Amino acid sequence: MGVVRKTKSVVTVLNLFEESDYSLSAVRLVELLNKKMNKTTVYRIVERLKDEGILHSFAGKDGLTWYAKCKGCTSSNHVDSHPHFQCRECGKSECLSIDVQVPAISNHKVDSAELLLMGHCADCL
Amino acid sequence: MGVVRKTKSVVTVLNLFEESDYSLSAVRLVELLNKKMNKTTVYRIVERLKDEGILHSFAGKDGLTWYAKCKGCTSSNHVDSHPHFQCRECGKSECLSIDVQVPAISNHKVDSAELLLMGHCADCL
DNA sequence: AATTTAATGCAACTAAGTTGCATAAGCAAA
DNA sequence: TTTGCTTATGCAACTTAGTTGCATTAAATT
Repeated sequence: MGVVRKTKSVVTVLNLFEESDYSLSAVRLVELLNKKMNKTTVYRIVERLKDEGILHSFAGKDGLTWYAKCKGCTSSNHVDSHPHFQCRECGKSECLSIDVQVPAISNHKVDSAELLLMGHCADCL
Repeated sequence: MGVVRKTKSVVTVLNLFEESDYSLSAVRLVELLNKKMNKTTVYRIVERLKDEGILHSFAGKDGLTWYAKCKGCTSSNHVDSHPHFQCRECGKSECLSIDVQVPAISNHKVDSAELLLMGHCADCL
């Protein structure tokens, strides 16, 4: 597990997440950054930032991978109950700061939960 | 929206879901049925059964689409709070019969929720 | 049995994400 | 500030999930 270097590309990606309140899909990131860096680079950066606990990812309803800033996560200690909201209309996804209590299941070890809410966002109502 | 015919292929797919307690990913279905029918057919059947309210689908952590039998769903009335469990070890996914209360969010219209629990299943513990 | 309409197979395609490898750029120590 | 090591990037080619168009086949209905 390598050290993350603060390259121009890494800074560019981080800035995008600073600017945005929303989560971003890998596809959207590639689209936004296609003038500035290679698609492979985008995928690799975002995976690296995930390993570092700076971003977290989740699968949207469409199966696409979405990334968002972690609030209060480090690489060693991950807060895993991340509720997300995705708009059926525009597809945009947001991080919610609601706490989700993870139900226990017999004979299973549950170590994280992903709650994805679907509906219509403020813009699309 | 056409009528669903009880073709040999449809019956075969339904039997698979009868036999299994677990959900099945589209990929796994294609794999299991590759001797009996075409990959395209699998995808189309499973979509049709979803429209009919016989199956429901959700995105696993890996982004793959999973299908499972609906309990108490019809095409007109869908019970949308479906918690699922996916094993990090073997990847298998199960339907849970726990009720999930969907949190409300201001300025948003939430119409369904997907709760995906991750961890280790009975077999992999 | 004839007819209609939905279902299937096939091949070609799209799109997300990955891999290997050569080159470039960070970073630390001298 | 240069040297040298290691990580990061670009590029092209690849893999894999899922889709589409179209000709053919098989349900269902009469």
